[in-house]
Amino acid sequence: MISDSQRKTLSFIRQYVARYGYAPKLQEIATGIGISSRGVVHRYIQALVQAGYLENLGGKHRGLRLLDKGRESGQAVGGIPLLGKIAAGRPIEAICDQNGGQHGEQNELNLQTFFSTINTFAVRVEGDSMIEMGILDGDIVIVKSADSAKSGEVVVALIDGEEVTLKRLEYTKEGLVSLMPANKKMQAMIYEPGRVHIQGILIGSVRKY
Amino acid sequence: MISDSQRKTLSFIRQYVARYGYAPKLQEIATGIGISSRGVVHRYIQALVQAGYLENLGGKHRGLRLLDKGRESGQAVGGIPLLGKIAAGRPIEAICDQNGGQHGEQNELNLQTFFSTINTFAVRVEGDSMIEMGILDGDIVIVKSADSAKSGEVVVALIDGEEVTLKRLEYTKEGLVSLMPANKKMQAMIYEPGRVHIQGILIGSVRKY
DNA sequence: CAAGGCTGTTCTCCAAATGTTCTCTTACAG
DNA sequence: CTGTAAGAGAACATTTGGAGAACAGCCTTG
Repeated sequence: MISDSQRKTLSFIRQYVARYGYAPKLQEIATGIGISSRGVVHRYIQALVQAGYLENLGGKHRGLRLLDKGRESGQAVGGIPLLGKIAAGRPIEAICDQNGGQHGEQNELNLQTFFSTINTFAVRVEGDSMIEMGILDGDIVIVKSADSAKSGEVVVALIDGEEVTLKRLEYTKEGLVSLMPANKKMQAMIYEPGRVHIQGILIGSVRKY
Repeated sequence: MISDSQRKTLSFIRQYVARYGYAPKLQEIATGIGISSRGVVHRYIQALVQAGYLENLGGKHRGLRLLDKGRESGQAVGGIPLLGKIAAGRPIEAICDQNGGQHGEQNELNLQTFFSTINTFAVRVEGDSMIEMGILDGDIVIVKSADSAKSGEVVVALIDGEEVTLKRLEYTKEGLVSLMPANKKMQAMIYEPGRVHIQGILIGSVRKY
C-alpha cells in the first residue's frame, strides 16, 4: 500500500533510471516531483523500500536500486509504465516534466485491462483500405461483438454470408448500406441491408513491429 | 442483497482499480457515481464491506480492497480470441472459415504477453508527424528502453536534455543525426550527435477508440 | 591537514487532504 | 402516516504532504 506521492516518486525514479542508467539524487527527485525538501523525498523512499519497490544502499550517493515489484506478477500484471506524452510533431517538454505536472493521471498501461475482454475478439487486418485511419496491413484490430451499428461506426461486416470486411458503415437515404474504406484510392461498396451482417464494432487496434 | 447505488459504487471501484491499479478516493467515487457527498459514499462502502464485496483498511487513504465475491468467474484474463484475417481491402473468406481452416496458428491474443514488459515503457503520442506509419495523435506507443539505435529504426529521442520526440533515426554521411518524421508535410531535423540521446526503440502501438 | 560543500539521514513542526461519524432534509412506497 | 433509502453537508480524527533545520559522512580544494 503506497500513497500517491510515493507512487509519483517511484514513477520518477523509474523514468530517471530508464533515461540515464543510474539513480537520481534526492534533490533531483524532489524537484522532479515538484517539492523542495530532500527530507520528504527520503521519507517516501523509505516507504518504498519498506514496500519492496526499492533497495537503498544507505548513505551512498545515488544509492538507490530498482526492484521488479509492481512490474511483474503480483500487482499490475501486464503493466507497462505509461510515462506521459511525447511529441510526434514537434519536440515538447521532457517526459518527466509532463508526468510530474500531472496528478491523478493514468501512469501505468495495463494491457490486460485496457480492452474489455467480454464479447470481444481480435482479427488481423489484411490490406490497406483503412490506412487513413491509421490501420495498416498486418495490424490487429480489437472488435466488440455487436449485431447492429450506427452510421459512422467502423464495423466488421459479413457480406452474403461469405466475405468479411472492415469498413466504416453508413446508411444511405435509399435505405441501403454503404461500407466505406478509409483510402482515397478505393470506393465505397453499397449493398442491400439483407446482404450485410454486422459482426462487431471496432474498439481498438494493436501493432507490433 | 445490495441496492442499486451500492452496485453502482462497486462497479465504479472495480473499473477504477482495473484502470489504475489502486483504489479510488471517496471523493472520486462520489463524482464518479454522480453525487457530491463523501459521507454517502462511505455509507455505501460500509454496506459493501458488510456484504463481503470489499475490505476496508480503516482510515487509510485509498484503503479499499476488492474481494472476489460477485465477480464473473472464468474471464479469460487478458485473453482475446484471435479469429484470423480480415480484409480491409476486399472482402475475403469468412472469419470462421479462416479460423477453422488454419491449425497451428495463434488463436488467442494475450495482450499480457504480447509485448515484453521488461525494460519497456509506453507513451502517448501527441501530433501527427508519424501519421504515414499509422501512428495517430493520441495513440499509445510501446517502447523498449535503449540508448542506441540503428539507422532506420524509430526511436524516442531526447534532444538537448529537454525535449522528447518520436522519429525515425538516420545517420548522415557527415556524422550527424537526422530525425525524420513520417509525414510529407514535415521536414527532418538534423542535430549533432551530442545533442540527441536515444531513450528507446519503437516496438509497438496501441489505440482505443 | 582544515574548511567548505554536497549528499543522505533524522527530526520537529505545520497544513492540507482524506476517511469517519453525525444530523438534517427530501422523496417515495406501502 | 410511517418507515426506508438517498443525498447534502458539517464536524471531527487521522493520514498524508510538505518545509526546513540539524547532523554525519564523503569529497574536493586550498
